Amino acid sequence: MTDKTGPSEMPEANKADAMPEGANPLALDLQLCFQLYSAANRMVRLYRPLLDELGLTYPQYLTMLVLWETDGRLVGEIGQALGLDSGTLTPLLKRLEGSGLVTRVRDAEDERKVRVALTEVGCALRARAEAVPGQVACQLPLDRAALVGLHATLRAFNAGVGV
Amino acid sequence: MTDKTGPSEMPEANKADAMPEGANPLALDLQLCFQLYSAANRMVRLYRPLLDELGLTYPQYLTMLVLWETDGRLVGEIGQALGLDSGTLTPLLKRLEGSGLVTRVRDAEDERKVRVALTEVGCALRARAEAVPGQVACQLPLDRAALVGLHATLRAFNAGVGV
DNA sequence: CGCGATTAAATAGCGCACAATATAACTCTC
DNA sequence: GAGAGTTATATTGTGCGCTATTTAATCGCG
Repeated sequence: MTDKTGPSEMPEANKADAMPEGANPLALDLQLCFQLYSAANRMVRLYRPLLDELGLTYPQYLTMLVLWETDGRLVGEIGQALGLDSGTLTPLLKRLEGSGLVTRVRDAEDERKVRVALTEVGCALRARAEAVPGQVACQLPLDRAALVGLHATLRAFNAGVGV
Repeated sequence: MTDKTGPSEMPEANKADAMPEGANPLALDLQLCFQLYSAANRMVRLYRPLLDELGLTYPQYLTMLVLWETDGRLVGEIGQALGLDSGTLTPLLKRLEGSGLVTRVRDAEDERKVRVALTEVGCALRARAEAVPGQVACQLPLDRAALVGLHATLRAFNAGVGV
């Protein structure tokens, strides 16, 4: 069950390198970008049923993680943490506000800024959310060492890639 | 330049394990799901300027990879390759048709099926697309070994995760 | 003080991604 | 060969994620 996909079971080698005669450098399975795309989609699908019970979408959940970590952040600070801009966050935050999980108030000092704060309900939701990562983790097909390695590699990728 | 982000520079350990006193198990940076989400978003941003020149979006590019590999596939077959359903693919394929890159024709044998085939233009676009992966690869902040490892790990993840 | 430049957030519009549903074509059974 | 069930694609509606633009507040400089 660990290997059932590929047309090419050759050791992976892509990226401007010696490519066996007749091999396809554009083959879908060889593209890191596709594996990443597919993995991200699958991860969302794993979370969905659990987050449905909390009344959150996946990006809303990530936004709540940011606020549970440090409450009362500006829209721009949340955007920086998540790598999203106001065009994505503003409507998302309005939906969280509509769900009664956060409040959005203009900063008195600088009225350009909007500060987002958890409500009682939003704060309390955290207790239920704490069970989620564990429930996902036990469904992942990788062993602990692979997960730790994957996490570290992605973190380095995210830290190093331009913007 | 390889490590500039994290509040926690401890060796990563999450997932129902010994957590140091006072540490936050929901901390954003510790979540594999977030690193994956963020990496996938960043990868799209790396591809965007290159794909803009080809007149393709990222999912359209992946769809073209499928067709360049095997032309004349059914909608369902493309969906299976990419992990997408008809609700996503139908409008995407219509846009590719609108761009003159593919044709969509009902199968004469079984009129429920729609076969997607490359046009001359769509076929020719492949030559220009071949330069893309290399141009992305040289912008990635990981060395070759890390990229190969990441690719293999994600592939195992995608093969093993339930649906 | 006044006025251009910068900054923060909001808005508008496009294109995924998905769930739920609908439509139409095929198959199977009697 | 008629109706029930199945299959393949399309449609609808919600919520991102992005670009480009807009609005409004603040800053800087003469």
